[in-house]
Amino acid sequence: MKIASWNINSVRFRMDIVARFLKEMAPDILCLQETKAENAQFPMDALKGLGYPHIVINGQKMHHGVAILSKVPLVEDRSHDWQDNGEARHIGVRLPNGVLLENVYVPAGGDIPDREQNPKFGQKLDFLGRMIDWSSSLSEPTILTGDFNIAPLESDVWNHRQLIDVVSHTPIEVETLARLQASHNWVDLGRHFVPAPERLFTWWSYRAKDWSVSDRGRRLDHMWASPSLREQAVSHTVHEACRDWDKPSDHIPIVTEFAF
DNA sequence: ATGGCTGGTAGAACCAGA
Repeated sequence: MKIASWNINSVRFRMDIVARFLKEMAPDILCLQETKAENAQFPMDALKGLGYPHIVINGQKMHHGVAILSKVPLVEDRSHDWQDNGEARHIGVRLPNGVLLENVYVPAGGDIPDREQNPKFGQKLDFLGRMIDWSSSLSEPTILTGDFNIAPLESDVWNHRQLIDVVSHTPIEVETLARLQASHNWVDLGRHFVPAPERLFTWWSYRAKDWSVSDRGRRLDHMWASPSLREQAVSHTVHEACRDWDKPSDHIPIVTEFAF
C-alpha cells in the first residue's frame, strides 16, 4: 500500500496537478493539507471519479483544511483539535488492516520565534504539546503524516546556520519535535530511507526566482510510523518534479510504500 | 536576495503561509 502526503495550498485551485499526481503515482491513499475549502466546496465528485471513492474531510473557510482520499475503505474518521481553537488541522482514520492513519497540518508559527512577541509561535509549540499528550498514550500501530512545519535536522534545510533563528528550524521547535518523536519512539521514515546528511527537502519558497537553481529547500513534510510498523515500510520517495508542474504547490508530495 | 510570491476573500495600502 502506497500512502502519500501533500500540502496542496488550495485543492480547488490545484485540481489539475492533484489529478495528474493520482494518475501517475497511483497512491492507495493521499493525505492533503491546506485544502483551503469549506466542506461544501470540496471537489468530492471529481476526486471520487479519479478512483478514490473513500474520502474524509475536515475543512473550514479560507485557511487550513485537511483531507484523506483513498482507494480502500476508511473507518472511524475523527479529528483532534490540537490547536484548541477550532481550526481544521487534523483528520484521522483506521485502515482496513487496523492501522491508524493520522493526517496533521501543524501551524506555521508566524515570523518571530518568540512566544511573547508572536502569539502564533506559542500556539505552534502548544499544538505540539497537545500532540505529545496524545502520542504518549498511543497503544496501536499508527502512521502520523503531514506538514509538520518543522525541519528538524541540519541537513533538512539548505543552510543550518542561516536558518537557526528562522521559524521552522529554531532550537525550541526542533527540541519540541524531538519530544514528540520520543513520546512514541516514532520512526522518521524519510530519514530511515534517506539517512542524514543526504539532501532531502519537501518545500521551496515561491519567492525564489528559480527554486531548483537556488535550491533553498526545507524538509517540512514527514511520514512517521510506530516502531512496530518499521519493518513493513519498504520505500519512501519525494517527488520534486511536481514542484515544476503548472501552478505548483510550494510543497511536494511524499510517498511511503508499506508491505500491507 | 528568506522574501522578491501565492491563494482566498473582499472588493484592502487585506490575511496567512514559512
